[in-house]
Order: sequence, then C-alpha cells, then structure tokens
Amino acid sequence: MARKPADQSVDRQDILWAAAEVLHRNGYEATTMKDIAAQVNLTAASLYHHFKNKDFLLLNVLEVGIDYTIAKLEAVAAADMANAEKLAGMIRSHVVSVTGNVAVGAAMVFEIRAVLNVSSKNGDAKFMNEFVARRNLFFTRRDYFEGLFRGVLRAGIDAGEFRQVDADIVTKAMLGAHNWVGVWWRDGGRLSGEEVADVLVDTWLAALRR
Amino acid sequence: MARKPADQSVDRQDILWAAAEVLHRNGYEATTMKDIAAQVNLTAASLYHHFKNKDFLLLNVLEVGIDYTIAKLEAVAAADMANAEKLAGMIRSHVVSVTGNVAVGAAMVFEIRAVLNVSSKNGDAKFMNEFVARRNLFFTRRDYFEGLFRGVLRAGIDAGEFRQVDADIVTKAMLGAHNWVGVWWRDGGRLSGEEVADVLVDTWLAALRR
DNA sequence: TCTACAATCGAATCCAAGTTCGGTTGTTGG
DNA sequence: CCAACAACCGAACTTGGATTCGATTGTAGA
Repeated sequence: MARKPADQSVDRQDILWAAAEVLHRNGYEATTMKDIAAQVNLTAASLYHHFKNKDFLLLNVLEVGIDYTIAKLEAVAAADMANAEKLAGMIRSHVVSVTGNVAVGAAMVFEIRAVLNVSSKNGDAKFMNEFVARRNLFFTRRDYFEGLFRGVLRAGIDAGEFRQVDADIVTKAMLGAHNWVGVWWRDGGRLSGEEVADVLVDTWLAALRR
Repeated sequence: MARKPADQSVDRQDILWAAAEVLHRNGYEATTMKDIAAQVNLTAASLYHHFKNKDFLLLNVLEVGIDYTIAKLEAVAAADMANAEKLAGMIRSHVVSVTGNVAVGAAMVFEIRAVLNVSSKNGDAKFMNEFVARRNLFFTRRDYFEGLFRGVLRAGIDAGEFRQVDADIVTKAMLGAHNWVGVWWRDGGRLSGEEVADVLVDTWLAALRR
C-alpha cells in the first residue's frame, strides 16, 4: 500500500457506504459519479481507481448489502428452536438490518432494475462477462435469502405450528412489508428499528398462529 | 380537433399507458422519451405535443394511477359494514388494482424519487410552479390513500373488532406487502390477482383477529 | 371548398455525465 | 535513501438524451 494521507484516506468501504446513501436519495440513474465522489471528498475520476465503472459500483453496494443481511439471517435460521421463535428472530434480524442501514436496504430493493438493464446498453462490454456472472450470483443469493424465510414458514406449517397458508405468497408479503420499512422509516422517528421489528414480529406471528 | 388518421390516432391515455409500461420495465431515468414514443409509434418530438416535458409525463402517470386506485378504494371505504369486512374489501381492491395494472402500480411505488428530485436540477423551471403544485397534490392524495387504510384499522381497533396493534406500523406493513405484489406478480403465474388478494385478506384478518 | 389548427416528424441544439489519460504526490518495503 | 506503486486530480473526450424549431399533413367546421 501507499499514499494514505491521514486526512483523506478513503477506502472502498467508505465509498460503498457513501454511494448507498446517495443512491438511496436519488436513485441510480439520477446519481452521478460526481455526487458519489463529493460525498467522500473525491473527484469523479478518482472513483475509477477503486471501481471499474458505475455499474460495478452499484453492484458492489448490492453485494455488500445482501451478504450482510444473509450473514445475520443465517445465524438465526440455523439455530435449533421452534419455528415460531426462529421466524420471530429472522423477522427481527431482517427489519433491524434494514433500519440499521436504510441506504443499503433501499438500494437492494429499488436499484435492481439498473443492474438488470446493463446488458442492453453498453454493448462493447469490456467487463461484461464478469459483470453478468456477479449479477447472477447476486440474484441467486437473493433467492436464497427469500428461501430462508419460506423454509421456516413451510417447516412451521408442516409441524402444525402455523396455520395452513400459502407459504409463497405470505413469504413475499413479509418481505414486501420489511423492505418497505426502508422506505418510510427514519432514524429519530417515533419508533426505533427494534421497536418496529417487534411490532412486525407480533403481527406476523398473529397471522400465522392456529 | 383535427388530424386523426384512423391508423395512428394516439391520445394522452395511450401515451400514459405506454409510458407506465416502459417506466415499469426500465425505471424513470433509464427510460428515454424515444423509448416511450416508440411504444406508441411516435417520435420523441411528438410527445412534446401532448406533454410539457418528461417530468410532467411521469407525474401524469402517477396522477392517473393514484386517482384510479383511490376511486376504487373509496367506494369500499364508504360502504356501511363491519370494519373487518370493509378492510377485506379494501385490501382486495388495492391488490387487484396493482395486479390489474402492474405498470402504474409499480411506477407509483418506484418512480417517486424521480418526481421528488425535479426541483434540484432544472433550475430555469419554466413550469416549476405548476409542477410543484401538482406534485404536492399527488403526495397529499397518497397520504389520503394511506389514511383510508389506517382509518379503518383504527376504527376496528376502537370497536373491539381488531386486536390492539400499532395502527401506523401495521398500515405501512400492509401497504408495503401490497405494493410489493406489483414487483413480483406476473399475469399467467400460479395465482390470479384476485387469488393473491384473497390470500392477503386472509392473512391480514388473521393478524388482526382477537 | 377553405381555413385554422391538431398531430406529427426530421434535423439541429445543447448539455450533462461517464469515462479516459497523463501527470502529481506521498507512503512503504527493501 | 530509493524504487514502485497506490491514491488522487484536472482537463479533455465522447455520447446519449432532452428539448426546440420549422415544416408538413390531414381533418373538421364554417
């Protein structure tokens, strides 16, 4: 390593975090490289030292977000407890993740189209192969994430702990409600992330109790 | 009126509908006027005969969407019946609206930031005043829409029909789940819009029953 | 039939945003 | 102390996309 002046040492993490913030505020297409750079006191040109291009930057934000969320979720999902308790823990984990990092959470939800549309334009595609591969991996991970919820739901239904519901639809309803938290929740509001999580845990368990 | 050749008579409605479709597919910023025009066999230039500019076009889509949704919802909300039944009808109405017109539903959810960010750029602002006014009205209507749900929820709680829940949070959870339907639901999938609606009605009522 | 005008287009304008390039500056390992 | 290179910047390039403008074409009503 080299060149790390005390005042301006900015690393990938800082940029990703800042990017998520700006992205959350304006949306991918409306966010300029200059905007992101400004957030960390850099110039647009400097960003290209850290990321191949804008698309990869966004993809990176999404990757970090999904990895973080899954990591926290897996810990709960793997625990050995009743499905109701497990589901409660997962809901809490998800909601707290979202409120703990609204920017990343929102990006994961709202900016996916931007990632999807990359192939169409950008025909030359210098890094297209790598990009497509990583994008696919991201979507695989998202499916896996959703599967964790669906799995517990199904297990609970099979075990007779939960009512007989359409697990697919209810799973999507849960994720929709949780994702939406990232849209309206603000730090300093009436309820903390944990409190919101508690309300949702209560709500979903009530919806599932027999 | 004049100039309405049988083969190419395109009116505002057609354009709005087409725009919603493209918007849904690509997102506001990624959607070009050319894309929208192509969808109705026009050139980009021609769109300016029907709409002041791109921002107004989007705003129009949102306005049409919210008006349509509210109209259907009010009919139910005004009915004289038990809150549980009323809520069921409202959920059904909302979900069916979303699945009946995914493009508009999704636009209402995802493209709002684009509308919000207009003021920042476009400094000259030829139509800024009108735009801001209409935008504010749109948001007012959205709040009103949310209020319809919250109102029934509160009424049901007060009447002892529903459990004591945090009406604010549960309202947002409901709307989040419903909005999310526009993201994943596709015509021709396992369930019709009505069937999805039924599942959600069942789920929410279960969550609220005492 | 004439006239005004709605509806449309092609071409030109204008500008912002992504990206590239060459050069500068410190830091660090040897 | 020195070479190598990470981190950064200013300026220039390029391109796509919104918007404007003038011209054209049917249609509807007088």
